[in-house]
Amino acid sequence: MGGRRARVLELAVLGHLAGAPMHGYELRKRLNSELGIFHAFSYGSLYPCLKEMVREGLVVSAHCGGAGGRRSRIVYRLTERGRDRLGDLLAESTPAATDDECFGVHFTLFGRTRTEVRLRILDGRRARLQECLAQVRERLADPRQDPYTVELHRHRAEALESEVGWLDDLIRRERRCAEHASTADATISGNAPLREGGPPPPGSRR
Amino acid sequence: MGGRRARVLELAVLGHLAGAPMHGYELRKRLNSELGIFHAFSYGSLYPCLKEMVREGLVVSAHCGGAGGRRSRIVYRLTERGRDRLGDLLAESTPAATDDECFGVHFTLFGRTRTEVRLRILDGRRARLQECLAQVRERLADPRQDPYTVELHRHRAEALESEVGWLDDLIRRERRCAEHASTADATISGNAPLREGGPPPPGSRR
DNA sequence: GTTGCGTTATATCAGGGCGATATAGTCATA
DNA sequence: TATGACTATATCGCCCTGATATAACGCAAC
Repeated sequence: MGGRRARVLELAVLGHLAGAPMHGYELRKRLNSELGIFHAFSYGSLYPCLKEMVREGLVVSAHCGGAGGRRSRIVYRLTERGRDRLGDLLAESTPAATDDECFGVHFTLFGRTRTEVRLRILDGRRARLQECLAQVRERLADPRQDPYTVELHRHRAEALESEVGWLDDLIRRERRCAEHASTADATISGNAPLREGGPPPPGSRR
Repeated sequence: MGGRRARVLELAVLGHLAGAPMHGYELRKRLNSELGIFHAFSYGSLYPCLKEMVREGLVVSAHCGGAGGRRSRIVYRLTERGRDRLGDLLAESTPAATDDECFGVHFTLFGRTRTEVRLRILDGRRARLQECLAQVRERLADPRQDPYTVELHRHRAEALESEVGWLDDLIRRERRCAEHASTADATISGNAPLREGGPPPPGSRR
């Protein structure tokens, strides 16, 4: 449980349970749906993680004998301590949020964070990608590589550039929102740069 | 060693040693440089893999006492059996080549394959991505998701579309090359759709 | 009505990869 | 001659994945 990855799973679980109590199977489904595409957390890590979290007092479990014919489940609910931990993890969250998976988890929880935290994570991710990009470009410059490898790197560079651009847009929006909130009184809906329900703003890339 | 991932590492090692004999450290550097960006095979899997391959008779090791001041290394060289195995792995290579990592390894070895094999792998990869894309779009259509999650999926969809486009270009080139080779006598440089040294063709995406 | 199958739901385990660490020789530089 | 940086091999613990077991339920077929 002490691993780096486990922390991310813990964060994801806390984040989901903050919305509503849930049982393991449901939790896993949502996790897959949000993050996974192809590659999500497996039961082999989820169930042990939940048990550990019970042991730590972050969540409490309740056997829920199946009302209405369903089989019995174990429903997990966040404790006060768990809610505190979630707050802490969301507030720190600098060094962890660099790699793909961690970033994804943090990003899906942006709705629960403040602008300052979001900007920190977005900046960190951007720096990381730029680092990757520098490496790829360096390799592209190397003349003695076979053409397929070069083509692979060329495409990777494009993908990285595209994601950097995406991050730039997001960062710009977050900053604009931050300024807005500090200079003038925040309007009712003026606090979140991304709003519920509506289509993505037209200014976004492509 | 029997795992799926190990097979990929084996393939990568075979592919590199087919070019020239090498020691573990150098092998790892090249592996990182070609695939990794951030996230390559670790020594913890490479060295055991090499030992296993010696046991299987795919490679032979030779202690190379450091001439010219360098410390002694263990240089690995491909055997006939190893070369056969490489040929087999390159020829099969349908179901393995779908996920990111496997695809990367196979792609960097395209220079050693025939057009038919390349097309099979590219098509497989494309199908896989399209499957992902369908899932992402399905989730995008779901109205009760928070805006940040939607934004994440939107970007993922873009990235997937972009990669599909890239694959389409590659597939088109490979097909053109295949037709060319079958209808007319292949010219000296007409056999490979991607040529040594030159800049990427202008028609490529973006 | 019972057979079989797909889904929901929890649990566990073997196998293996990753990151860390140990060891040690070489080289620069200060 | 110490210090750090790089080359080079090796091993180990942690934990994650994928597979499998178990079981209860719904539903369709026949």
